[in-house]
Amino acid sequence: MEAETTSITIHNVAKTAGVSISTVSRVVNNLGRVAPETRKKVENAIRRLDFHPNSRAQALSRKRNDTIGLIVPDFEGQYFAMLMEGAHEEAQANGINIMVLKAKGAESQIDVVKKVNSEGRTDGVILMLSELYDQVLEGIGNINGPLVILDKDVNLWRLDNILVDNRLGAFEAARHFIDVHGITNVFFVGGSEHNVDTTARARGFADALASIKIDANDKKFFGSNYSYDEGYRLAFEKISPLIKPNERYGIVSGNDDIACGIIDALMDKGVKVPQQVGVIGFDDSDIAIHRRLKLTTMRIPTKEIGRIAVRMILNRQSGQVSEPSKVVLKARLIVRDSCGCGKHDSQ
Amino acid sequence: MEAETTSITIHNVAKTAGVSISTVSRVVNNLGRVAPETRKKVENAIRRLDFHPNSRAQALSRKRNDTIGLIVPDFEGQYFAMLMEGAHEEAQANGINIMVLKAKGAESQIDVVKKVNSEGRTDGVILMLSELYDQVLEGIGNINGPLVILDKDVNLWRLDNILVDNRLGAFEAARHFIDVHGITNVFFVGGSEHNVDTTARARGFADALASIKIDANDKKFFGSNYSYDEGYRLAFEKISPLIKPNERYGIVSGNDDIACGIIDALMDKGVKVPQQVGVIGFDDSDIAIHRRLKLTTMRIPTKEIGRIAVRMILNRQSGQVSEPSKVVLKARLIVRDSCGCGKHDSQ
DNA sequence: ATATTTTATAAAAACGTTTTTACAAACAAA
DNA sequence: TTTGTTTGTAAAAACGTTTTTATAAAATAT
Repeated sequence: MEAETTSITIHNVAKTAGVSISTVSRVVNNLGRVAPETRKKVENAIRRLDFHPNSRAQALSRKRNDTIGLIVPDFEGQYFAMLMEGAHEEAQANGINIMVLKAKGAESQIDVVKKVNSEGRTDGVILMLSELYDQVLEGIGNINGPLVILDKDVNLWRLDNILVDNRLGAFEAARHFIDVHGITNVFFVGGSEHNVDTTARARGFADALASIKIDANDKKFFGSNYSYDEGYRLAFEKISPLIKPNERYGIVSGNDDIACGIIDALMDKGVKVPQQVGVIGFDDSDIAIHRRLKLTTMRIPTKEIGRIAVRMILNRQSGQVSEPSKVVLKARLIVRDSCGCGKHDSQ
Repeated sequence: MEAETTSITIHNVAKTAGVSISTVSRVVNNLGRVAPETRKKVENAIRRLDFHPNSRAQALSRKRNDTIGLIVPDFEGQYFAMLMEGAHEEAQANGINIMVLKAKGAESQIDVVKKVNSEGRTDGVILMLSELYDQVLEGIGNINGPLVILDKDVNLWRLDNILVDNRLGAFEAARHFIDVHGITNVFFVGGSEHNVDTTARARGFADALASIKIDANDKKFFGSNYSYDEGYRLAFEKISPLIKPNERYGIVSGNDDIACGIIDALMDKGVKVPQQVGVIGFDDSDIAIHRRLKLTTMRIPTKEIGRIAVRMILNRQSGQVSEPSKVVLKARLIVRDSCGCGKHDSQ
């Protein structure tokens, strides 16, 4: 009794059912007309033999993989998880798979996109772009397969593109302090000044102040990155000296990590948060609700981005849509406690 | 001037180089002997035409995809990200890809594993198992492709298996309070009593107490899940009444979320943490360092799990290893501040 | 010089599908 | 009856590789 290693193929089914392989194929794929009794014979054979079409042969013949490549710079933080969630949901609903790839630098991104595309390993690619995106887009050139660019505006390149309106998000965060809390002493604390997200958010912040005729120039602070420690440092060193006893303040943060650092630094300095100083984060990451003072924050619709990205690839693939499209999504204010809206009993 | 859509194949290369396709194949794959000048001709043609072997055709012919399936119940939390990190690292180093799949219930897991395997979409599968794992393993039966089971002990089933020694981890956490801090008033706060991780950790905790002749029965507390809020509730309602003014205590938590909830609840009750009550978490998730009081916690080597899982599949595939192996990894104590070891100046 | 072995390459078969083409049988129209 | 349509199915070609088999040329031995 030898181990049976060869899997059963369409030929076996055809033979068992007493028909040709093309008939089996037509039954499996619901193509063309098949006489009812023939269909039944084939279906019985399929069931009896437990036949599953070989996806590799299908891929070669159909010239597609039913697989989409998702290229991200890293797997850290919550962004990737949410993106994956959305992408997988839409993909699964359409019977296709997600291949996850990692590419960080410009060169690496170019390589991965080209490789995966030229080898036909995926039917389309979702690329989360790094900072140096002109360089990357130039390098990618005009690849033939569907390609969706996330998070960076690639206006000039006529590519499918999904963006978040960071400017508007920060604008609304600042306006929340102004409109709801009546606070006009607002600061912005971002990540690196070279980060496009930070600059867009800083712009929205400035726009909000401009809308009430206040100049934002001396109210923006930048760090070297998006970390808790950097937020702590900036608040400890730069912000806390500006806090006067009987004034109320609002701080718009570049992300939630920074916001948490800011809050802790101010508390350590004896400043009442959120009573005297309100803080609004950005991203609505996990940590926003894993603290005593729940973070008010701008939620990025990351899951939606993933979903739309897959949809775009599918549309492009089906040939229905021929023009590249750009989707701009809004961040949404999630009101919790750190802005001063909610409860803030103890300390 | 028509749009050139057909990609260039090995035939084009053969024709351009003036050789047969088999020669091109041998050059591409470094197989057999090829005369130096022939090789050069072929290599030139490849470069001139920018030829990339079609992975779909390769897959069909080689009967493999260079793709491993990673099946997880969800993409939440940090576990998935770290697993992905490790798996991708090892995969990339070996020129293979990761396809991410999601399957939550037992039925879904069975379906996905069987489907992906029978269709030949992956060369092997890494499965993060759900609670009902006997049912799943029974359903999967003896599939032919490589399969690695994560996190649950599948001793009876003779499958490749990677585990974390949760018992030992909790044992060491409890011993840290006993040995380093001289605290014997220790509690355990876990997730659901039906969760195998929780029960294993509770067992380790009890073993540690048994090692100093203390009965742990009235020192273990269980919640309905692994959440911050549940930790807060349990500490607020069950633990805090047990805290006597002049005694010191230690709490071993089922995970970091629970630990954070515990800390905040005790602080809200006016208990000094970590001065009077030390807390040790489990998992070393993001939130451990995104709080003022940095969490001491047992780090699960998740990245390592991902890496080893891929390696196991590769080994199995190459046929070198024929016997299923079980790898048990240790959790490691990451000492920070919440146990009482580090700094704890303010409040 | 002829026979034998080695080396380098070409030709053909295989991988398991889908898709196109061809062809009977059944039916309808003339 | 002949001719022309459908209709259902079979046969063959295609997808682009790898791998096996065959063969000519070169190198070595006799």
